Amino acid sequence: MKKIQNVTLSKKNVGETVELYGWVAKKRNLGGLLFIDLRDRSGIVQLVVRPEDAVYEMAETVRNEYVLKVEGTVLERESKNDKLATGEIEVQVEGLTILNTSLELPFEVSEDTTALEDTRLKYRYLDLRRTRLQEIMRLRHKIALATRNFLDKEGFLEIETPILCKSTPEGARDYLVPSRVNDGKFYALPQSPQIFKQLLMVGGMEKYFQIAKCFRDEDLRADRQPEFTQIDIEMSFVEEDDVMDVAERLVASVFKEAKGIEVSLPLRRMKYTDAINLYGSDKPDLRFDMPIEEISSIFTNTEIAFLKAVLEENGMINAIVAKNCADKYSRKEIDKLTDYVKTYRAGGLAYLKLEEEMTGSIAKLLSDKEKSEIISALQLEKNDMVFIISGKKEIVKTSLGALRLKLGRDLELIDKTKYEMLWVVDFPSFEYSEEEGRFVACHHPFTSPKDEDVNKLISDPGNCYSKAYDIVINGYEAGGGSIRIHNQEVQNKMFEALGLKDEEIKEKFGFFVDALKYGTPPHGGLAFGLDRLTMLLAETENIRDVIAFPKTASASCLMSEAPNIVAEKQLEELHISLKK
RNA sequence: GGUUCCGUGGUGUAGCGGUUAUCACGUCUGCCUGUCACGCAGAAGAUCGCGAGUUCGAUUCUCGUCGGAACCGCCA
Repeated sequence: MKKIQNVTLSKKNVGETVELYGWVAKKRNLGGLLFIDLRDRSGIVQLVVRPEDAVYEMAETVRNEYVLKVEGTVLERESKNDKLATGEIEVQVEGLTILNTSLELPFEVSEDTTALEDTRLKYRYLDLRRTRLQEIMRLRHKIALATRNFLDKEGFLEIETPILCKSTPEGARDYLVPSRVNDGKFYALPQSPQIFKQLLMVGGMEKYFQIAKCFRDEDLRADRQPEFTQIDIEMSFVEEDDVMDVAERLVASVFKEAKGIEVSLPLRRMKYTDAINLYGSDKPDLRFDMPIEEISSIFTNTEIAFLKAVLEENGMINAIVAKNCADKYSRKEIDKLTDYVKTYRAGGLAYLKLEEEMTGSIAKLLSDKEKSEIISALQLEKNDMVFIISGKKEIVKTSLGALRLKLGRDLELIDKTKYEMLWVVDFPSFEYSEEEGRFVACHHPFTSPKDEDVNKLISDPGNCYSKAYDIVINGYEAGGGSIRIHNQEVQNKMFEALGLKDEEIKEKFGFFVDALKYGTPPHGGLAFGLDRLTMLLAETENIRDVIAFPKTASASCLMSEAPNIVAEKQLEELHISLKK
């Protein structure tokens, strides 16, 4: 007799004696005839116990989530259940051991449980017994396994990098770890293995990868956790195309191995500037189109005061068109959309409807010429709805981009069975930080500029673009990376452009900058968000669904109640005193 | 740091300035030999998150607080 996984049982096993282990998912006592659904990781099989069976009395006492060992004979069922993989058979129980009992549960361990997420998070170990989460954990495992297999075949080495690191104040906030043996000093948990993976290239490892835990002490979102996992990759002697080639073949391999989805390569590429202009996002969801249209020029001689003011202040007027939707939007709903775009700092939302005539918030103020220009520029047809936002470029693009996504969802324009992947390339090297009053690195200060922009780093930083690329799937940034600077002169120019003084460079990146002076090969890489890839393949928008023990939006764990207050003695040992 | 929403038996919900606090699932007891959302009958189970205020009276209104969710900022 051998231990058997439930779902491996089928009609071909009829007559065999088997040994099963699992949990009681459900008991149905028909008054004599007793059915128990036994669940293990593989699924459910029905046990049957009859009054004349020796184990009947014991079987009557089992409750939900009791842990059982069962010996029995596989029988063909009198009435089949096509909802179950094992629905053609059942197991007649001959030997029964209750391996453990269970308290009454805080919620039902079933797919249609009504328990809300916070309840499920508090008892995560119970939630993990549900098929949905078991499937996701299996999927996540498959993704990691496919990644390792693929990268191994491509000649990559998996190398671990430190978790206790030096704090680098650029970028996200670090999680800090006090050092007991170094009074007053702190380690930082890595935001990513960025510096170490580049040092591995300096160290001659040529092709590295790691499935690496990363930590960022920033505010959370539905797709962001304080600790998350990256598939981190770095390669020597490569240019952009080489990295993108390996990366997209990796994605294709993962989609194929983990879920049987064919991805056709090469992926399309879109310049950052185009992504922003057309979709108002550096991670456009291309499962539907609805591009943002620039219509400023139509309003050169406008009578509309607020639009005139926008244009005088170097702002722009952009629109998106919801085809054949004019009758779907009442005043009330447009007000809701207006509130929505205001959260993205848009000043307001103007709209036009092409009905018998053109109507809408600004229709009365438009000249006939302007109306006809709008119709031809936007190729409007009857019953089309136009949403218009005006103002500063950045705000117009992001708010219309957000509105586009909302309309796409609300109007069900998104084909959820589809995966739309693309590379967004040629990111700007710098962005101007109002807060700091200077240009800051868009990616990080070791990102290589485009060859043709090297000479503009100092004279015209706002027009420099970098060898950086993000892979975007269904509107999620699934991964991103860049070619790094390996040339000392270029690196110095970059620091100069960022306004970093020598002492600052030494203090912030000292050992790393030194290392780059000792024969650094040309190199580059990227990192995928393993959590986000899993979300995409699991078809969930909640990152907590794909992490075994996730944290809430306030970065705490409802189950273990981390973080917690620690004993005064612990703090003393760490040379820490807390502000009262 | 900001905005919005939520908190009622174990779970999920209804509700209201004065109720015996609604319903479903679950639990327990009894009956029931082919169920698989088993069925039938009955029972137990609630500090209405916590604190203060308004009020004759607060689960309900107000403020605070704690917890949860989404978004903006933030996330090189």
